Amino acid sequence: MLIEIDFSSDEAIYQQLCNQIILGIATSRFTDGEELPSVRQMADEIGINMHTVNKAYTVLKQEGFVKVDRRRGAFISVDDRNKERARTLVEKNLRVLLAEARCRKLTRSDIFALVEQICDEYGM
Amino acid sequence: MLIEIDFSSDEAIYQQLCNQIILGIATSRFTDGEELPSVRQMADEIGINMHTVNKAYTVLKQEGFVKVDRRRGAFISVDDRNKERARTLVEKNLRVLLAEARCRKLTRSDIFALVEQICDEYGM
DNA sequence: CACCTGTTATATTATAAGTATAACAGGTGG
DNA sequence: CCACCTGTTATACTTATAATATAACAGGTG
Repeated sequence: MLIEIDFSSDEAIYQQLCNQIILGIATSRFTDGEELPSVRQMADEIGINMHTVNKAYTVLKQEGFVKVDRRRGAFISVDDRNKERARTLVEKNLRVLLAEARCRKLTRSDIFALVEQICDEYGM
Repeated sequence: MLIEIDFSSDEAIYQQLCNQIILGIATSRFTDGEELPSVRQMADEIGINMHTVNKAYTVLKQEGFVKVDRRRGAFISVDDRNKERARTLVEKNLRVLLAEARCRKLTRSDIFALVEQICDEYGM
C-alpha cells in the first residue's frame, strides 16, 4: 500500500491521504477497480483513527475517485466526468503556483522542465 | 488596490490575501518598492479585522515578499533567495495538481497550453 | 452466528481562524 | 509638545474544523 503521512505537516491527515491515493492513481500504482483497505485496516496500518480514513474515502467518493460496494468494500473507480471543471480548477491553482515561482525567479524553462518531467512520470 | 476575497471559500482569508498579493506581484500590478495600505486601512477596505491583515503581512514578510519600514509602513520587496527551495515546493505542488489533472483525463497538451498561457500572462 | 464491510451518531479534545479591545514603541507633521 | 499615523504585541472570546474515542446499525460473507 505504501501510504506516507507526515504528522508534522500543517496539511490535514485526511487531505494527505486523499493526495497520496490520487498520486497513486496517476502513477498507476493504483489501478482502476483495485480494492482499497477497509477504513479500519487502513487506520491501523497508518496508526490513525478510523474516522479520519472514512473522511478521506468520503471525499474521494464525492470527487469520483472511489466507489463503494457493500460486498467488496471501497475500490478505485475513476470518473472522468467534468473535464472542464477540472481544467478550471487546475488553471486557478496553477496561476497561484506559477505566480510564486515567478517571484522566486524561476524561469519559463524551469517551469516547463518540471512540467515535462512530471508528465513523463505520469505517462501523459 | 483591487483585492477580492471570497468569504464563502474554504480557503482562509489571510491565505487568499497572501495569494492575491503574490498574484499581483507576478502580474506586475504591484511593483517592487510599492507601498501597501496599512493593516488598518486594508482591513477597512476589505471589511475584515486588522489582525487578519496583519497575519497576511507577517506571512508575506517571512516569505520575503514584503518588508516593513517604521516610517513608511509595509511595502513590496521581493527577495529572490532560495530559488532551489522554491523549485522543490513548486515541484511538490505541481505533482499533486497534475495527478488530479491526469485522473480527469486532461492531456499533456491541455497542461502545456495552460502553463504556456499563464507564463505569457506573467511575462515569463 | 460470528465477522467483516461502510455508515452514522455523539462526545470530547486540540488547533486554527477570525474578531474585538487595548496598549505600546516609534516616526511624522502641525 | 501633541495629535496622528505606522507596525506590533497581548489578551480574550467565538467559531469552525480536525482528530480521536466509543458505540451502534444495516447488510453481505463464510
